[in-house]
Amino acid sequence: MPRAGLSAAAVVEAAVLVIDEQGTDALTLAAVAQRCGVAAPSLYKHVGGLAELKTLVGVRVLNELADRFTEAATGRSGADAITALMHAYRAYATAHPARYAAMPPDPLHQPELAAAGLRQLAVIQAALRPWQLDATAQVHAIRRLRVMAHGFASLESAGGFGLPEDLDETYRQLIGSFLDTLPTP
Amino acid sequence: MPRAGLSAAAVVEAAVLVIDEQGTDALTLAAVAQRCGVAAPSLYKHVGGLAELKTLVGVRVLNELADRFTEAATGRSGADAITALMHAYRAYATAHPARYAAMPPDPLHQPELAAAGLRQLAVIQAALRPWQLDATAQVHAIRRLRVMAHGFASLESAGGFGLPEDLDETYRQLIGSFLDTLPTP
DNA sequence: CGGATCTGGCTATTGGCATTAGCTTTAAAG
DNA sequence: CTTTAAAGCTAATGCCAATAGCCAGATCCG
Repeated sequence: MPRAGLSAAAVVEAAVLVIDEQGTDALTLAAVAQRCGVAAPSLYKHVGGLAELKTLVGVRVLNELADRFTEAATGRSGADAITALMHAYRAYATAHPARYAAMPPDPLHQPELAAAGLRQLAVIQAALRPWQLDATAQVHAIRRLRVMAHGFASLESAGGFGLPEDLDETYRQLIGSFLDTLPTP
Repeated sequence: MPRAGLSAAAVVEAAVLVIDEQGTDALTLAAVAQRCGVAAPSLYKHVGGLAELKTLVGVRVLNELADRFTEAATGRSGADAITALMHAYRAYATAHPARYAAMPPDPLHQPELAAAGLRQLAVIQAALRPWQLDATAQVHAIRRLRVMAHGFASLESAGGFGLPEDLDETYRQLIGSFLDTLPTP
């Protein structure tokens, strides 16, 4: 019986691949174990259980998106930066629809997810800085961005847009309607 | 062994109650059967299985929202009607968060759900009529409304908004940013 | 080098679930 | 009053998560 040489990170990696290939609902310890070449109970040596594995996947996904955010925002500012962030969000969701669906909607409420959530938040706050919004206005602005990005991405990745009209154009209009409400910086 | 006098509609009703009380993930044939006072296999006499039950719940929820829509839109027109529709959407999602989560995101793609989806669509199209948008512009406008309503409602009902700032104000801003992009009718 | 110990695997088991098969009784239809 | 279709039941199968307890590989310390 040779050792498989697993680790928590390796289990999470396998879980992400299972999600990518078979959808969020197919994330099962049995499927992950099979992919790792191991019996299902062995996973408990690295991961607390299915619930914990799901949170770890959530952390992983949140961090991946935060990475895309920082990459998109570097070297840009103002409306340019906001637009790039919105496109990075959509691009991630379309590139990995199932992974996107596994992203926890309320990261700041769970301690394990908060750090990853705050990484995203920091990038957005930096992009909004040129407008010098007061605290309240900033909260509303970030919420509106989040609503538009999440609403569009979740509908698109769930196949919710049926008609052939150009989706890029719809997204452009959404971003434009947001930027139009900001005072000229 | 007295008869329980079930029917497909009664089973769906029980399923909706289970969802309301214990969340979407708790929708299980065992739970529904218990609430109906019946053994689990008996449900198959009324419903094809768990998958079909979920579709039926989807139809039910789509129709409930369509009812709210028509009620909200009657007697209103223009920006007033749009605002009322958006508030009806949000009100339904906050009143029944779990039920909202059970609403299929792509009703027009599945024949069983299409009729209910089209009911909603018709109300929105009627509300947009005063602006006399051409076909393409109307598609983009409806998509944007849907994105904002669904994005906001899904985040709110999932507890995704952490801060104490007024959510009504955020929603107002979203609706306003939409209306501002329409030509004055 | 050699034993003690820890760690990462395993098998076996339990309990919950969906689903199918086949039986029985109720209730309606003739 | 008989016949029959529908609505319930129990029993059984198979998949899954989770726990318990065993065993071997790796590591650590003398």
